[in-house]
Amino acid sequence: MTLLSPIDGLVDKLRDQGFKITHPRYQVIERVADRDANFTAEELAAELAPVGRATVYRTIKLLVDQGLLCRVVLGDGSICYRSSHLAHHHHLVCLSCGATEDVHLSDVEAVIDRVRGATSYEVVSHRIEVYGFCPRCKGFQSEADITHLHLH
Amino acid sequence: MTLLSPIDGLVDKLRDQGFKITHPRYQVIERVADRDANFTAEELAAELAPVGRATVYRTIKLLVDQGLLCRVVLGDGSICYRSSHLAHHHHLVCLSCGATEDVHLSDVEAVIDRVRGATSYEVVSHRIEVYGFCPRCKGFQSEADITHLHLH
DNA sequence: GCAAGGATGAGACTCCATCTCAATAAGTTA
DNA sequence: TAACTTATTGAGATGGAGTCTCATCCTTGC
Ligand SMILES: [Mn+2]
Ligand SMILES: [Mn+2]
Ligand SMILES: [Zn+2]
Ligand SMILES: [Zn+2]
Repeated sequence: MTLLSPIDGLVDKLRDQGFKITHPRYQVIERVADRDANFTAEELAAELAPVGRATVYRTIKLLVDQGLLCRVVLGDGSICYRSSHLAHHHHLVCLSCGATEDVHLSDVEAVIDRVRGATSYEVVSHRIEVYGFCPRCKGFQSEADITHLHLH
Repeated sequence: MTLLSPIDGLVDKLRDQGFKITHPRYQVIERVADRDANFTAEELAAELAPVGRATVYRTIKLLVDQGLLCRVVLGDGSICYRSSHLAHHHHLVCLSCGATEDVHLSDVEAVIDRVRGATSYEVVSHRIEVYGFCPRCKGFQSEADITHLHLH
């Protein structure tokens, strides 16, 4: 009897959509599926060494589209990724070390709906990142770190 | 009697902080202060032609720090700038053309406060961009545009 | 098996941003 | 005004992230 890994579902879903499950692609999925820490595309490419950089970038994009990964915008604007739990959520990001937690911002939908009612734009999505200092970095921030924050 | 332009306040503030008001720097401020449309660093550098690119980038950073400009993250992750009205606000960004409106998200602070109470992070800031299609782009979006949105 | 078409990857390339460092200009002091 | 101190400038190099090309390879369905 085969043990059904959480990856299998995704693999089937991809095949259904006409994507081929190649070895390099599978390696990327494997490495990424169960991570709890953030990682950059470049880090992942380095880890997966013999797999081509282009393939890693292409696969990350694919996995973001498929909802397995989500992009995180760090305080300095740089990008990293983390495995997604699929339900809509947002990010709490450490300005110092980049450590990230998923947060559910209750009632955000209500806030967004109010925008929807007040604008002529057709609102389809939003991005929220909450920034701060994680327990480990708390107390080490300098004045400068904080006074340089104009994120909106 | 001298007419007090809105730029003068900033110039004084900068001088107070020990920054020198050089000609190139002043030119950047002038070009940027009253804009209503978004612009990229590269566009600004091109417009200000003889002013060095490095100087334009440095000055933009300075003005973001000083609160005269704010960074906008477009749907594709690229960056542009717009003059800021200083009060805390967020952005409503067109996924198609990048047109941006400032929006005040009422009650966001309450939502953020709830995060503050529920995490061990020290929350200091946040970034919110609401994405959609502006009146002019509405109706032109393809399925693809929308299904590729995993912004959180 | 085989064929068809998607996927790969080395390397070139683009874009954005920052760095270096010698030359220059702003502000200060006398 | 002249000298002085120091921040600023800018040409060009450099770095980093991501994309593109295209000949070759692999997966899948038949
Ligand atoms: Mn996430
Ligand atoms: Mn703004
Ligand atoms: Zn941290
Ligand atoms: Zn638009």
